[in-house]
This record gives sequence, C-alpha cells and structure tokens, in this order.
Amino acid sequence: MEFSGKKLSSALKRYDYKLTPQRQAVLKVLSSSQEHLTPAEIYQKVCQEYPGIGLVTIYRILKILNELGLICEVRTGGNCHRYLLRRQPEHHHHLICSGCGAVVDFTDCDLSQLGERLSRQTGFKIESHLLEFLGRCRSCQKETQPR
Amino acid sequence: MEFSGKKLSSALKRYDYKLTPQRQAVLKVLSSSQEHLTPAEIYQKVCQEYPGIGLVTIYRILKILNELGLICEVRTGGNCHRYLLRRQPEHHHHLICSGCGAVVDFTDCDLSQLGERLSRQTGFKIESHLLEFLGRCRSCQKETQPR
DNA sequence: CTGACTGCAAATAGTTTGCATGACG
DNA sequence: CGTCATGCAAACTATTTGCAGTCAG
Repeated sequence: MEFSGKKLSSALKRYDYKLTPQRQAVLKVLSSSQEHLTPAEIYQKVCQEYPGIGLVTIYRILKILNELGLICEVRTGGNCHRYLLRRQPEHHHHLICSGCGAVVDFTDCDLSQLGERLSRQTGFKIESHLLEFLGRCRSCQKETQPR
Repeated sequence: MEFSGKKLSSALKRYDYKLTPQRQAVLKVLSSSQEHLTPAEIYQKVCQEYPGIGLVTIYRILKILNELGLICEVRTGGNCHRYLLRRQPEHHHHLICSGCGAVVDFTDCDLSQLGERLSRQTGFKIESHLLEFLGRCRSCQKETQPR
C-alpha cells in the first residue's frame, strides 16, 4: 500500500547502485505489498509494470537488496525463498500456516535473555535470530486434520 | 556414537516399512552422527558402508523418516536441507555460525506464553515452532568481521 | 510370490553465471 | 563516455519422477 520507494531509492544511491527502471519497478512492487513474495511472484508483478524484465534481474536485485538489509529473506518451509520489504528496522517473525502457506508477522518476542545465556554458554557472538511458529490458520483447521 | 538403531528399525516396521539394508545403513549413519547432515553427506557416509546405493534412495528414506518424525529437518540458511536424528522426543533448536556453518543445539526455550498469545490473537492452532540463532562462533569471530 | 523398494536416467524447480548489448550518471 | 546493469541462454544444484528389475516378508 505504502510507498517508501523514495527511501529505498536513496538507499540504493547511497551505496552507488544505479537507479534503473527495473530496480524502481521491483522496489515499487515490494513497497506496495504486505505479503512475502517469491522471486517468481515478484517477477510476475513487475512484468505488469515493466514487461520484458528478466527473471534473472529480479534475482540480482533481490540479492542486492538483501545484502543492504532492505528486505528480509524468509524460508517458509517450502522450496523457494520469499522476500518482504523490511519496514521496521527491527526484526520480525513469522507465523506460518502449514495448510495454505499464509504468513502472519509479529514483532514481539522476548529472546534477549535466552540469547545472552546462549552467548555466554557457547562463546558465540549472536547476530540475529529467526523465530517461526508453524500452525494452521482458522480456515485450514476446518479442513482435513492429519491422521 | 550411539546406536538407537533398534528403536528406529522397530519404528519403521511398526509403520509397515520394509527393513532393507539400505535403510539400515542410513539409520546407522544417522544414529552415529551428532551433526546435521545434508543428503549428500549422508550419501557419502552410507556409500562407505553400502556402496552402490543411489542418492535417490537417500532422499526417499529421509522423506519417510521425516514424515514419521524420526529425524528433524533443518534449513541452516544455506541452499540445502540438513537432517538430524531426533533423539529427544521434544523439539530442539539451533545456534548456527554464519562463518563456518557449525550448528549447536539447545533445547531450553520458553515460548509457550508467546505461542499462546499468538494463538489467541490470530486464531492459529500452533503446531510447532522453529527457533534459530545466528551468530559467529569463537574461532570465526577472530576472522574478518564484516564492514 | 507379490507388492514394496531400489537404482538408473531423465525431468523439474530454483538459482547462478557468461557474455554481448544497452543505459545510468 | 565508461562502467555498471540487463537479458538471453546455458550451466548448476537440489530434489523428484518414471520405469524396470530386485528383494523383504
């Protein structure tokens, strides 16, 4: 819905990346979606706006954006990656429906204590964490339950 | 090191799976490893014991074991899956080194409250969760730190 | 004996790379 | 204008599938 494209563009410039129409199109798609998109989905959406773009380009742009920390990469248990614009500077987590693959974000987690303890115990310097809850959303609960 | 192969075999039988030498070999490799192995790594180890096995077979066996809940599947941020024998019936989590890919397990996490709250807020029936900490192990901290 | 299991080869899916053309700054 | 970016095709990696022969129960 939103259009934080300006910020994104300047971020790209700041790192000496050129602002090509393809990149703008990808940024626009990402910034106007609340969902976690696969490269293929992004590709399709971008095609509507910028036909002729190559899927390869999507991958390359996503790679850059990910390295710059502008988007966040999720592996939703499935085969391929999904990307979401990183709106909050803080991390966020996912609640994933094992039925339909829907993803709900949440931010509140209190893992700092656990992180500190692990750091103390293992000597690791902890950089980040990934927390995913898996479950079934309301509508999928009504369908066949396993076993 | 350990050999819980007996239990594994009976588990397979219980579900009407045949106990072929290939499956035994895979079970043996899994039960004698404390590390998270990729299908390819498992393949190589099994080959020493049972040359001529196909990588395909590894995949098929892993799929079965995973469905039975005997092994646990991890995506360590990388390209491919890793599998570990599920020794404790309870879940466990991972602390992954972004430098060398080392994986440390830990079990103590207290997410029940968070899970309940999420369940209440979203209507999801939460089945499991995945928690991964990413950081740098002691030796990797000494090497080049980014930026 | 018979259906489940294996192994090969080929197919798929997701992603990356090489290279010549094209365009941002 | 020079360099970085793009797009195509091909390469690559991880994984799955079709099929005929094989073996555990």
